[in-house]
Amino acid sequence: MSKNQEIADIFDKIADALEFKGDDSFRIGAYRKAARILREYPEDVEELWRKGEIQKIPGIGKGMAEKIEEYLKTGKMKKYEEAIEGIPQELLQLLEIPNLGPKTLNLVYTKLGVKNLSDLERVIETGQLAKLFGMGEKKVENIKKGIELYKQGRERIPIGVALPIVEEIISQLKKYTEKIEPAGSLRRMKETIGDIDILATGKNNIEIIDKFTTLPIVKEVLAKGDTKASVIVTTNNLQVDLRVVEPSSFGAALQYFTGSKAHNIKLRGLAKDKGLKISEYGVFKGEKKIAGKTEEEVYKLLGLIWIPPELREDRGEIEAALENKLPILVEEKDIKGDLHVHSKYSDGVETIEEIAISAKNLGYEYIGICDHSKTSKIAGGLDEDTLKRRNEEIDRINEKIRGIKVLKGMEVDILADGSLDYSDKILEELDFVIAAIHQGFKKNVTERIKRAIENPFVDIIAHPTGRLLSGREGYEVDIDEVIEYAGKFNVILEINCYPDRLDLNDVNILKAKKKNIKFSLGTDSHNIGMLKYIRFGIGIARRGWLTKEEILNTYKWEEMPLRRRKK
DNA sequence: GCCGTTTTCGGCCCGACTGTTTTCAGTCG
Repeated sequence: MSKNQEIADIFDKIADALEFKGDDSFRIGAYRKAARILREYPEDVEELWRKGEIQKIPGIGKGMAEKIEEYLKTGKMKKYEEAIEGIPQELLQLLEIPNLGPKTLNLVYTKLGVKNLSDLERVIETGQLAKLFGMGEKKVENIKKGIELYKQGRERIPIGVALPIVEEIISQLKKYTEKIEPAGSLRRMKETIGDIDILATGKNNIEIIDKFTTLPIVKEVLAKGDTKASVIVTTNNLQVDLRVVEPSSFGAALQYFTGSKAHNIKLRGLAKDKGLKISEYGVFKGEKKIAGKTEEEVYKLLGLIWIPPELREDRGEIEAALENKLPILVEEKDIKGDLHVHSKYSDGVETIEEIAISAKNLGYEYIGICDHSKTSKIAGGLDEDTLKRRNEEIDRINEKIRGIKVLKGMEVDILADGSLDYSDKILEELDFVIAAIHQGFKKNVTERIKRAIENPFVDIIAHPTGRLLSGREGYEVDIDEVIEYAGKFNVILEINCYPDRLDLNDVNILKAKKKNIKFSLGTDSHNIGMLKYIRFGIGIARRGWLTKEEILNTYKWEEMPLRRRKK
């Protein structure tokens, strides 16, 4: 775990403890904010400390800087020890239970001596909890439901899983609404989604909300009012929130429910400085509403140009918008081809010709076929003879089909000693080479990738961290070192678009961007239906502030800045 | 605890929903 992550976790725990103790809410907020920023910060906090620049990080002032320094020097933080002192070890975890907040947790601890989950369940069963001041039958019932949800576990799910659920819900509600759109982290194209936010407007609010809460997919209704309802759906116990607003507020509401929370807090602060007030209903000057129909007018009143949703994470986008220095982000229409697709030759489903036709139908100019190399036997890796035959077939297809160029790529294994799975002579004959770790995830991965980067015929490093959102941690790799080295050798890093990978992720993209690295988008498709995953890669690229100039796939094939051409 | 060409002190986003209250507190996003 990186030091940024470690310290962020400690700050979050301090915030939990302070919240439990009823400390000043702004101090708590300061710790949470610092934790979030640290977690996403593209520079290593230890390095910044050595340069005496910790306070350069926004949200880190004198106090936090001292605490970070103390931790880096001693491995301990006195403030943390003090904050958790006297609090039973398992207690603060219970803050994750929905409907059970810090106030109630403190109450059950001080009045009933609850120290962990089983204590809590016991005082619910015995009826002791319901007798406490301010509690009642329904509150207890809600906490009980919260415990159920907590036990089932509600992990964030990959955007690839969330999107079809949202589309399903929207298609069923569409006929009752005038406008209906996803908001929240889904609209910001975050790699994982915690809950789904949907925004709608229409003639009959009550009807829309009634239809929503009675959809077949709904397992439980958490809350239901005139403008808002929350439900749990059967898939993944996902929470879905629907808001219904007037058309004159749609833009303000879309802005508000798209978030992120940190982005909105900063925006509202900005409004306050100008004597304005923003809410989901609009921008207000005193009592008078002066904007709200569109997002553009909301941002404009604050002196900002419209900020793309993917940037709204309070990572400097508001400051950039104030100076009109937002990057022009890559868009779907800029993409001229997919650079990582498997064919039937290895473990893909379709023939190269079928893939080529699909790619042409998508409007692509080229398609990069990258089958597995010989060591990946399970994935049908190609020996040298088969590779030769495949390349000849690609030549024939390029003769036969006009309007699409099939590129001879390969996803070549990086072996245990850092060498590649084919000789340089074979690699040289290919149009481009993606090098990938597919075995030995814990064996010297950083060094092996660096050896691969040194090979002049390696153009791209595939899924550089190896993580899978559904579970696998990724290789034991020092990604900062890989980024540094790739920059030195002009090697491109892949943004693997497969929704369970999305690797590099946004934070690593930001790091690599700082080192002037270029990126390639590859869906890693194993069937043609997966070619559409390019949208997820574009989303992550946009979250990493990338412009089209920084992405290989926006260049014509002849003009692609590949390293082998710079020789 | 952070932050500042209106401030080094006094601010710090704003509202919905629920339940328990009798005007509001807690939780959530």
